[in-house]
Amino acid sequence: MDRSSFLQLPFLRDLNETTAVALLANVKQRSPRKWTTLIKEGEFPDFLHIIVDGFVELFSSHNDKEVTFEIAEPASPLFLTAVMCGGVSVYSARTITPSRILMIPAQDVRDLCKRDPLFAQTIINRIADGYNRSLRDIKNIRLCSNFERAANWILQTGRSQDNNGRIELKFGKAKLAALLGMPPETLSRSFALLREHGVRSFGRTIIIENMFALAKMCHAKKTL
Amino acid sequence: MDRSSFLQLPFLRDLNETTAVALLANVKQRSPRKWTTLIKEGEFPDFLHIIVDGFVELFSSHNDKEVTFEIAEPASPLFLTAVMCGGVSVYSARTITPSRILMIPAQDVRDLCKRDPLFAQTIINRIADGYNRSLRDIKNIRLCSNFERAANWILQTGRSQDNNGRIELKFGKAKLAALLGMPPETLSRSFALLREHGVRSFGRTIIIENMFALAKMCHAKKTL
DNA sequence: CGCACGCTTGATGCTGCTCAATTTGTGTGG
DNA sequence: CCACACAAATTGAGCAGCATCAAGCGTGCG
Repeated sequence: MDRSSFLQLPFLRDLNETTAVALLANVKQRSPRKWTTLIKEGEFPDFLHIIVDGFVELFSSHNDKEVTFEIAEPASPLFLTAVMCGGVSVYSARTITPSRILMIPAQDVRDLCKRDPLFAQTIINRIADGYNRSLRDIKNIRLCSNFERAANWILQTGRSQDNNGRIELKFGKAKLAALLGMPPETLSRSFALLREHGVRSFGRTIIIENMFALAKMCHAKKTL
Repeated sequence: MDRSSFLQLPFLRDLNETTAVALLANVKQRSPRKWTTLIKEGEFPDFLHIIVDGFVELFSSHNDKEVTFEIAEPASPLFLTAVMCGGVSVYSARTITPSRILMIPAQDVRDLCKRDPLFAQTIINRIADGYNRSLRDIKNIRLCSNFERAANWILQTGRSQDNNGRIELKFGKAKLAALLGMPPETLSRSFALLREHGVRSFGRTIIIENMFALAKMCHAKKTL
């Protein structure tokens, strides 16, 4: 994969070309295999990472327990706030699939941000996105039952991946459970209940037989 | 209160003087009484608000239930991300004490951010702070019991307000409960249990008789 | 004096976590 | 291609935390 195709990545695509080229001046690339830890919470990231391919779990540990904040997808920048503030990462990151990742020296990002107000705005937008997402997560945790969170996730994912109500999981159900903040057993039970609402799952494929009914059920309960 | 004293506020203090003066060019001021709603979630804030005096609850509602994200203190900027991204506020805001608030036109903030890289950096730092705080909250919700969250809040607040282990609540216990994400009854029960660990409370005063013991207890359980 | 509000305490039921036992699925080597 | 081993997913039983409903106090204010 070469420079020109990097410029197609959403994060870089939004920048004007000279900015993007400047960012890529000292870019490195790595292709970590599954279960590679990219960084541990409390460490300083030397590079802004951008996922080209694969999925990366962002999580935090305490007393042998883990909390999963997010499963980052291709095109997501990682450690953006830590890089921009010159601080440590507040989460650990590990690949949960084989991945390909761009690495841009932290100093380059900071320098460019200082010189290019448009880039600064892009960065602000990205950080704000993450912030808003985490606030939405808090609201979800507080107001929705496990079952409702699972139902909503399936509904929303089924809508965005518009394969006609068919979802292909990119990772195991256990990771989905972690993302939704519950143990695998509980997610499994939720799936069992959802079967009565027209949701079947075969391995990593989930099929929503009646999207409209599911939407109505979610709304009747509590949709955010 | 006049201009020169505004410049002492932490948010403005970090800026160089010309920047701060520019920000204050079109500043307005209001002094809402208790229980005034400043904005409702989904609305566009026309002004960046900065609390001079008083406390403001940031919350979100759904189906007659509320989630409190934060109780903002004097010097906190409100709606910063919405203003910078030109989007809507994702939370509602209401005063929970009589307050005094500065209002800076949103467009002024955006313009200045574009012209002044240092100001842009300050904004990034602020948004990142909020982001990190919300991630810490998620971790707390997921890993700590209600009792533990209450104990940790008292410990940390007792340390920062270093009145020698004496805490003066600026609002009722019910709001503290909301901030910690539990009903008032549960907070009350937590206080009852904490009495056995040397924490007394009289009205809005909380006294930690043995800070060290409390810290040890928190650590034995799970401190974040 | 009495009403309202904030806080506490008690009793009850539900949600969801934990532990444990199967069952299903997957990949490997004979 | 089958047999086996291992991991992933499901199902069941029991229990703890916590929300909810409801009642009892104390304090302040009209």
